[in-house]
Amino acid sequence: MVRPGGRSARVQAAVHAAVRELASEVGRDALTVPLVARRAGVTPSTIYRRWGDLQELLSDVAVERLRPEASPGDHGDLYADLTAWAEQFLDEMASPAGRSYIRDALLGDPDGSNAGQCSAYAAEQLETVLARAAGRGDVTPDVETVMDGVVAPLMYRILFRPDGLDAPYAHRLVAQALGRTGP
Amino acid sequence: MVRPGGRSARVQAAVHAAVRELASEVGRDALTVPLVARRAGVTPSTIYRRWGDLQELLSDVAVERLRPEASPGDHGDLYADLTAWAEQFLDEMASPAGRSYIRDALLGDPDGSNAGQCSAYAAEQLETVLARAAGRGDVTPDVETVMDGVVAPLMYRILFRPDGLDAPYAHRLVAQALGRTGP
DNA sequence: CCTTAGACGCAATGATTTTGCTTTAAGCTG
DNA sequence: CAGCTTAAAGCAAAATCATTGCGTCTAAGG
Repeated sequence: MVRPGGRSARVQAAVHAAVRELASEVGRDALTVPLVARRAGVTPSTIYRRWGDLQELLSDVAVERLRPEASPGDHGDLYADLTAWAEQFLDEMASPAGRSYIRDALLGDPDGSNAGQCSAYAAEQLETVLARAAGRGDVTPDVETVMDGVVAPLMYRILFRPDGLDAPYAHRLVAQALGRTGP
Repeated sequence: MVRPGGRSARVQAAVHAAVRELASEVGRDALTVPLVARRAGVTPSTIYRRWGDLQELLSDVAVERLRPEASPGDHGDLYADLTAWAEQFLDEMASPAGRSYIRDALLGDPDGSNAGQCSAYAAEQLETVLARAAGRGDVTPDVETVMDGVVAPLMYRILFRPDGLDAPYAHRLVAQALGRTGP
């Protein structure tokens, strides 16, 4: 039985807000459950019962922050749309804050559902871009191709190789995924 | 000043061994610093001072376990070599134990050096395979191409999308990276 | 309105983490 | 090789955090 409204919802909102506030005030590494609880006006045991531990709570908050806020912009053609999207994706994800969210989302995620959600967000955005291109009559790759060719390499480098990540690299990936050899 | 030998080295070895033993006896989730310390014959404060916390310790141990044990096998041609390597990579990394090590390696890794090491292991193995192919006179893609085209998609799915990972998928990635459309 | 059960608060208990100080021994230096 | 210097380990107390039982509150359904 789930209780989406009322007090439970208020507690959840207060705790999430407390995490975000404290993360920017004292830094993510200084967060503790009792600290968050005090700020949220809640007892620690509430957080432990509901989220299990700090990591799962942070994972929850991280997934919310990784949710895209807007639909991908329309720049006239598929190549421009994808390039712009990849560039924004890179900016958001490769920033220190973005990396931190990604790590948190992966971390406190026993069943992999939060990580799956992150991937679904990207796939959803790509669907939009590709459907728009198809509506223009363009021939488009499918979502899987772009996930493998653009999203995966970007994310791999964000997680495993902090170096060599810049806009030109993202552009190359998009061009390759679209079957071009250059812009 | 670093002290690579003597007591420090013995402590490090004992602690690493204790982690591996206990992980297989009681499960990775039941590990605690005091537990590891007792098994290693060491005081908890030693571990806290040296590694910071349990996650950084587990990250250290995980990277060791992710180190390849043998050079990639020789199967006659580049396509066969890469296919076999990708298949083995997938087997090892996508297993529950492999996923757990990858997560641990990424997790307790403030400066990203452990994650970088994992990536370097894969790159090193690919170097071997590609150099061998070049020695045969074959035209070969460079390491970056294979990292982007094969390793990154596999790792992305391992971390973010537990489904749809099987040998045929790995084969397709290899074929695409080598510029073929089919085997 | 009344019932029911999930979620929260409180408080006690146990475990982990931190910290100051002491002791050990690795690695230099003469 | 003996002595010195200092990083690293041990020890123990104190602080903080995690867990759990029990009572209360309140959302959701009848």
